Amino acid sequence: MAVTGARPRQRLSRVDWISVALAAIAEGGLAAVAVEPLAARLGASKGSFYWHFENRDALLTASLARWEEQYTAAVTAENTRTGADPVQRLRLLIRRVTMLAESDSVYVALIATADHPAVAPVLKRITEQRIEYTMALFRDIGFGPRDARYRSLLAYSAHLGHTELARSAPGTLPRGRADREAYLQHVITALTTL
Amino acid sequence: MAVTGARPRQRLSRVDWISVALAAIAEGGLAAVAVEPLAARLGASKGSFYWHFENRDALLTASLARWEEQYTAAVTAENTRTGADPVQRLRLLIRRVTMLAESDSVYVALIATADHPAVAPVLKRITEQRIEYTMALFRDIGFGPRDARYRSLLAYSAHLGHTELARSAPGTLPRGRADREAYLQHVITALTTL
DNA sequence: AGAAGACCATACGGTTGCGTATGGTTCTTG
DNA sequence: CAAGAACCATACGCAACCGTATGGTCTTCT
Repeated sequence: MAVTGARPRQRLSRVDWISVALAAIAEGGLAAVAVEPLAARLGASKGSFYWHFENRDALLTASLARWEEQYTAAVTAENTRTGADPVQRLRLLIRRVTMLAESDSVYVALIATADHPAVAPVLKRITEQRIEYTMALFRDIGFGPRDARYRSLLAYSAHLGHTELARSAPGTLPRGRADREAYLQHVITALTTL
Repeated sequence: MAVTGARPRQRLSRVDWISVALAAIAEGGLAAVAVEPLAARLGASKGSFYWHFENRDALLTASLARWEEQYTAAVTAENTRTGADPVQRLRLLIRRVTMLAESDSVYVALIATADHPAVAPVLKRITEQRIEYTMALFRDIGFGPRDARYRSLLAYSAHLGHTELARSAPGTLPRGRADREAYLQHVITALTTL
């Protein structure tokens, strides 16, 4: 039986590098994906890295691909499962996504580096997919195509902005449990009413 | 009479470096503020730079300070001048700021580097100031303090998000003149009604 | 004019990261 | 078990920056 203990200093795999790369992105952004530091972090050397990957960019791409799978799949799938009516689903989505935004630092890091050639397509894809999904929700609720589009755009903008705010001026955001809840309620109302 | 022709290759001043630094930020983000490249761009050498500035960071700070003055002053001041009633002022502000967001690339670059020690305070300041200003507007319109706060937060979030969207997935945004106008109208309504 | 200060170029040393080369080890498998 | 494959460490060379040192060259002011 293969022991997979604490740090068996066993040989590394592509996945190990990808994991540590994602961790680095979460902590220090894209720039933190640097071969030598990551190697140090794994107790390995560049020799190992360049065996598993063509170059730094390959690691970046692979990491983002992996993140994209896990991340996007999780959110929408989970929401679709919810059997509730569309209005409830939208509420749940907003609530869920607001929580997530303040925790998933990879996402935040990617937003900050939206221009990077490896990041841009990923971000474009998940952005479009999410807006699409939200738009469908609004349509299900009963809004016309144009209205649903506008509403989903506004909703997603608000979401993105909220994420940014949490980063650049968290002091302005509602702090206490109750305050947060009330604000969330306000947002949901503003986005779904009329 | 002092001739100030096209490129008189005259001696440089602090302001020259600050200007080229801001231009670099607009084009390539904070990372583009690198002494040697900027020197090349000015047809000068590092010798000149280190005469005018302590180090790279000093240039960064000075540039951001200058940008902050010009930028924030411009927006709010202009809006306050507008003698219209608060609702109109809000509409104008939203419209104005939406246009700006798609053009001022320094602002966008700063958002992308919100964590940087030289950027964070600047961003924090202008963010708080703007939310404050917007909140006052909502209060003037007649909303209670709590409501005004929520509304201004949502409005500013939407604004930030819109800026991000324009960067990461411009294809999702309304394209044509009429479409843009209709969307703007929708946003204004959603934010001010109820 | 000529000295003092302002301004700048060049050369140098140091750091960090990329990618390559080369020679081990350690598995795996016939 | 021996050979080939998989995996890894060390040592290099290279490039982009930062910041310093040193010695000019303009300006200005007396």
